[in-house]
Amino acid sequence: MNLGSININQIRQGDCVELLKKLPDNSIDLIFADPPYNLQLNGELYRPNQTKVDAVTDAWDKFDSKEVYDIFTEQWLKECHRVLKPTGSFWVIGTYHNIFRVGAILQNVGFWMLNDIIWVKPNPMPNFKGTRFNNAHETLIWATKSQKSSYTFHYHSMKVANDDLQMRSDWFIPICQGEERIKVNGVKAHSTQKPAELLMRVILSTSNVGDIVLDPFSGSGTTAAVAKRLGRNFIGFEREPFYIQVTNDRLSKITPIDKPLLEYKIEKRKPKVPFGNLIEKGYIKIGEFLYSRDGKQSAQVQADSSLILDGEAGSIHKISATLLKKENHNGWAFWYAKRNKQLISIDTMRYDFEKKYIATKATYQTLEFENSVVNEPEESFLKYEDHVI
Amino acid sequence: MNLGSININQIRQGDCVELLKKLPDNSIDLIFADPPYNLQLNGELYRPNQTKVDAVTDAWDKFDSKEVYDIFTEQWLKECHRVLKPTGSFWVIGTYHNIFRVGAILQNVGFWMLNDIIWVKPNPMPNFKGTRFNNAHETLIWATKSQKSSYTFHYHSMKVANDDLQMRSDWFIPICQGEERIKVNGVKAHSTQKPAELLMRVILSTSNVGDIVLDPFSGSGTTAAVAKRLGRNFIGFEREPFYIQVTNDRLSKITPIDKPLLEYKIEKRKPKVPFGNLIEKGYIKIGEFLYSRDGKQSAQVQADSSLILDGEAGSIHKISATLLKKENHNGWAFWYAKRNKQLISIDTMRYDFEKKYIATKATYQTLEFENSVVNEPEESFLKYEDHVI
DNA sequence: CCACTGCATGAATCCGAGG
DNA sequence: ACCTCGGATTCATGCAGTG
Repeated sequence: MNLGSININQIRQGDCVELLKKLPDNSIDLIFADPPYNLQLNGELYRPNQTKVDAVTDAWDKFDSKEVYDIFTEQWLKECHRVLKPTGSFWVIGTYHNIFRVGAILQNVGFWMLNDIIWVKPNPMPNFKGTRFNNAHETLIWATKSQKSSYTFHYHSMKVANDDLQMRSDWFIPICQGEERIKVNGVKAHSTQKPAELLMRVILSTSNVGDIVLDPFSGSGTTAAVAKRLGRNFIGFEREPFYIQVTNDRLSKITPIDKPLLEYKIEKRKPKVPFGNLIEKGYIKIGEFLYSRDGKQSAQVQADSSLILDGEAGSIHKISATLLKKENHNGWAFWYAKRNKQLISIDTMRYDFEKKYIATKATYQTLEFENSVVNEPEESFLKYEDHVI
Repeated sequence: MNLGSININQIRQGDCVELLKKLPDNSIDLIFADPPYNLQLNGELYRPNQTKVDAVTDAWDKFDSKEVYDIFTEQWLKECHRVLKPTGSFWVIGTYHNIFRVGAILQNVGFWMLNDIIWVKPNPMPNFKGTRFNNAHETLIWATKSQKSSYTFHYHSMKVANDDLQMRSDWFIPICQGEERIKVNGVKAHSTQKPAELLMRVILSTSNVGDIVLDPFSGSGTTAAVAKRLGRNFIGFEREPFYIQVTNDRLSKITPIDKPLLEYKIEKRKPKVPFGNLIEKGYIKIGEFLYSRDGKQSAQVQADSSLILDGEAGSIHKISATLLKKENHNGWAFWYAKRNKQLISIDTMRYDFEKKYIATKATYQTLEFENSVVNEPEESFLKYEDHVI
């Protein structure tokens, strides 16, 4: 399997810009980039106008290192932007030394930022001289190809992972050390090996099984390793043969997790019960009136599941929007039915209905979730029994 | 008191770039800048309960394009750079919408970044639509005028404030709400009032009593208010007369904290006990031998506090450097004394000595919290009692 | 005075499938 | 690409009101 002349699920040796140029437009689902902070002038550099910079005689003389770094950054960011699918996600990580330049240039190149994420390190290296605040974090940027891009974001999975609270922009992840830290002959193989946990969260949140994940600065191969483990395809670019060898050793020991375990079950919830269904089942009675929360407005339920207000017929959404003088509105959040002299939200009623009569074994374990109906409706509609007009 | 045509301890109405130009070169000790973020909000946003989010729609946050924003940013940053003293500190705050551009430009203008600081909000506004990670932080940048600048940093005070651990680059501070949030006729006076706690930390860590603190985007006046409270002088620039009025009301209610309470006592610790002092007090005995960590090397203590090794006399530092074949070395980290057949670092012995017998009531005054209680020295020199050769 | 509930609100680049 | 329209979506905190 390959993209152009680049094989999939391999780490390719070479200069990242040159290799990026071999990839077709709009071919990559997810890019994770951990660019060097200190630029080494090994490759060739081009100015934004495509004139070549002589790295030795020109760049060092006429540009300061900041400008050379900007040119380099723009080159690889432009290529990443080109190869990213319109629905793809782009991630980059850095520290204050480079992330502001990278962030500004990626905006200039057309990327649209969705979040900056702070990787908070519980165990950073201290500031030994006591001259600054202990630099205890790194910054990631998550961006799409353009402002209008639609993108993959497994919101509910992230929320479940965070104990049912939405995942925040601050991620507490220890630095890579101990067992996880790859060593060759007792010395660490790579100076900036990223923790797998960080890549897990990036890849799980913004890509799907089978996607192609590219890391243009592959390094110790954490991106490839995690991608493989999570059932994604990967492409890595790396200049140093030694790091490629380290990565290949690493990859050889990884078995992908079984596909069924990788499914985003929590995201695939059934569509909720439509309004008409509540009428069919007798939860809502044809002819009864629904009320606004304050009870001051009402509309009558028709046999075709529409509401009638002042002679105008429409969906629960449409009529609520009319009353609120808005373009659109979610009727489920607007209408209440009168039960036992109390107003009960039709959304609550629907939730109750779902809970009782639809199989809700929508847990991690059950793969049969999709269509299984476990309980026949046996109870009568006791709670809403008096739904007579 | 004034700087050029700008009065000190006043908020001045007008455009910040024009007003900055009135300030002399190298005249400001600390700048805290909270520029417009250039949020680019589209429609209206509703919470799930259908209430409308009161967004930042102020005219001052609107820019025609990011190019216009960049030009504006470069203008005020250049002026800030000019007016900052060579020993001064520059701070700026922003979110992912603008901070990368600001950060890159401030580097271009010549500032030298020391840290980026993450203001982590325990209570941010959620992401209501479940479309992104909850943006739960803002970013501050701390920079000096140039790479070679010396600067004020109250490292020890920050450390004490952080329970004797180095202050980190992630600051957990709640957003400004409740009592602290200034309201006029029941509505918030300013859409982006910063918490005083944030400014306290900035001002306490990187300025001194009597310094001049400038906020070119004064807004609700938090910088001026905290500066006044902490015994600093302030200058504020603000375009909107309404905000100036709010600030003046605010300032009128603030009394500076008493000077003695503001002193950086923890920074002014006595110089550590010199080696000779340990000899005088009998901790180290004249004539005994000190040893390298592995015990393989040793030198003898002389009456004049020097060590003798192979006939050569020198300080603990000099002799350790000789042994390590280095130009300089910290002898405190090299030498061990034999006590109870164990080797004990002379630095540990010194630390113990300091802790017990030097009055260190110079604890950190946290301004808002109780003074920590200092225990009187009660134990005797039991631990090193047997320091006989 | 305390306990509890309900409600308001904060720098927000905040929908997406299907026609 | 544009338009329509169904319907999915929130956390911590402070304060007012009530019992």
